[in-house]
Amino acid sequence: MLSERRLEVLRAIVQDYVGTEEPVGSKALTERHQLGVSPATVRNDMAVLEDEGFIAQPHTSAGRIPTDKGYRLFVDKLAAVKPLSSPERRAIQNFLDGAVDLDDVVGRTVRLLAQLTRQVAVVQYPSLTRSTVRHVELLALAPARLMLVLITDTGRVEQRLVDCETPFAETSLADLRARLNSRVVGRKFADVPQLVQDLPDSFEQDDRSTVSTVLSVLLETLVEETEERLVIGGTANLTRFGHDFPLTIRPVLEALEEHVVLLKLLGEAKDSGMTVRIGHENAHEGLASTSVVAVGYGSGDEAVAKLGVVGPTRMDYPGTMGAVRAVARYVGQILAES
Amino acid sequence: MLSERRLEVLRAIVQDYVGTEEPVGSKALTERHQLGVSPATVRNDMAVLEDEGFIAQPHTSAGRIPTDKGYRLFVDKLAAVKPLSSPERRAIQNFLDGAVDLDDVVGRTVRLLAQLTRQVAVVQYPSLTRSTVRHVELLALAPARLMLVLITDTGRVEQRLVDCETPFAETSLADLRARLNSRVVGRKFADVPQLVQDLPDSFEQDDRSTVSTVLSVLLETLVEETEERLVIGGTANLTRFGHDFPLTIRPVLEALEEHVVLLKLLGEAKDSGMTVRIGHENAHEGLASTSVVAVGYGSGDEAVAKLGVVGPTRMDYPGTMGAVRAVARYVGQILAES
DNA sequence: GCTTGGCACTCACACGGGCCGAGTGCCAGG
DNA sequence: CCTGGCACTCGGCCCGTGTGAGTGCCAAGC
Repeated sequence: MLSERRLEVLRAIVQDYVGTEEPVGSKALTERHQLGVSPATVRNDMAVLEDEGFIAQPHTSAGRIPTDKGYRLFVDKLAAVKPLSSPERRAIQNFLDGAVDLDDVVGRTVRLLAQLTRQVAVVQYPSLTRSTVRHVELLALAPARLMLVLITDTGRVEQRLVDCETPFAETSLADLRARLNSRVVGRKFADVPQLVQDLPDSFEQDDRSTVSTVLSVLLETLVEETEERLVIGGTANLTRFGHDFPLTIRPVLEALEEHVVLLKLLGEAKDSGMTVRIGHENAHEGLASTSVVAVGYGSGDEAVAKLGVVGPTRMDYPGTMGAVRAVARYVGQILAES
Repeated sequence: MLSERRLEVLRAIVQDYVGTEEPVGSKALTERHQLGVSPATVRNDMAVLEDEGFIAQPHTSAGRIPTDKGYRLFVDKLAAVKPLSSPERRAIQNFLDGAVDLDDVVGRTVRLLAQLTRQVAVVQYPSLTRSTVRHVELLALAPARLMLVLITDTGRVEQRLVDCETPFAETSLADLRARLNSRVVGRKFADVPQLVQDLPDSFEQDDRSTVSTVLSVLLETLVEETEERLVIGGTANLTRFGHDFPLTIRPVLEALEEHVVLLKLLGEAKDSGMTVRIGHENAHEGLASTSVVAVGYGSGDEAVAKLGVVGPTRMDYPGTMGAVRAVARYVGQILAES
């Protein structure tokens, strides 16, 4: 176990390195922090911290930088989430109010988060399966062609074309619409398959095949949409990373383009509370030099989706975590109101 | 006016420079192209081309690189749009088929375009105002709260909440829905304001205020949505630019994040035919070292939106233009079918 | 008058040596 | 266990040199 002072030294190293982006030496540390000991002592502590794998030297006779393990310890034990200042809070609220629809909310959120953290922001659309059905609509576009529209309580709207083999009378359509809605409105989308299972049986023989077609499209949509959508912003902030970055930035941009990867990453985050993945803790190797701070958000207690930021492992964790958490809360409020 | 051979020299310079990314000298030119003259002659031609501003030297005793003006001449006079190979065509078709809805079409298109051109792809959603109304739906979510859903012939769906002051009977709602649709279905969204102008007058006094509310939300949506949505992909390709790019890539990423700027850029492109904007021809200064190749696409003859790519001025214009045109055509087909 | 080979000139860039200084590890004394 | 002192290491910077691609110009040739 590391002594109190050694932890203090680690904290100081992390803070300085995050601030200056340069390896930090023993002398500079004692000058900028009241550790109460001499550089020589700090050197000894550093040697121990290096043995334990919390810090490393880029090369001999350079200062130390934290390792992933060092950041991990910092985040777990040494850092408190930094609450936002009240002007910041007001700014968030002002920025998010005035969104006209879900796309707008998500778009504003991603820009806000990118601006606040000065990093890359990632916002997932509210998950269909975790949302509640507000309404299901069926529209006849042509005699044998319907449009199925799903509306969630978070304001998300999904639509699909349904091509039927046979035309469908308007009265039957109204009937189906009514019965469908009475079964599913107010329920979770996840429960819908079960709720509509026996629906075709209650229809006349003639309509049964069409009803089945509609339902199969409905179920397909739910399955497909487990591959959720997400929006990314603030990629220009990547250029603020080290100066070495042709090699650094490329794999990150590539990883960000693969939404599947990102969704998996967000999916691994805990539903409640904040999840921080540091460097190599991220499965994807393009993100080995980045950290991901993610948190769930939702209109009520349950999370309907995740949002977060991707930044260099050398980031201001307390500040970033504070911003992410605050934004998630406000977005939840906005969704609950709409 | 430049002689035939000098144009040929310019073409050779552009081609070589695009290929090698390095300033091209007189000797290398004669070796790689059958110009039928000696390096000395080419040098003289180059001196003329430089006087006229078509090429420039990065520094004394280096080869020449084309200027924006040089690329402009190349694109206008010297380059033929390169048609895609048939495997490429098939790949496009395979990739775009199987899209389930408009979001999916747009998403696939942007990825396809980025992959094909190895540059940054930009795809605008079909414009509301330029599309045709397929259906307008009104749903009662709560006694005094409606949802307005607009569906275009391109498959785009927009929805808005409408909060009314007074509850609205289901029969009146059905009535409004029917009258609204009978007026606007099959018409351009741009004409909708005019078409519904006198609609409130034909309703009972009690319902008039609600009808007005609904219509005002409808009109607002049309106005707001002239700020169209767009999707960007392939930003990782930016890293393939020169090796100097911390400074190059940053402003480009920033410009790309400002959708308003991009929309303006696309808006300046001609509706039909292809538009190529080279380097400083782009109003935005962050894009001064990039070229934009854009083209309109649509389900019929008229363009409903634009798509294109953003890349370094040093790009393969014939190939890029070919890819952009081909993709636009296929997307048009897909939209027409859905 | 255009084209060509020859020639001197110009730089960007790569290479290598030397200096500097931040930072370390170790050690002996408090 | 802390501290000051000391020798050592090594990356980064400056600078002089050499090299080669490429140019501009000129005089001769077709």
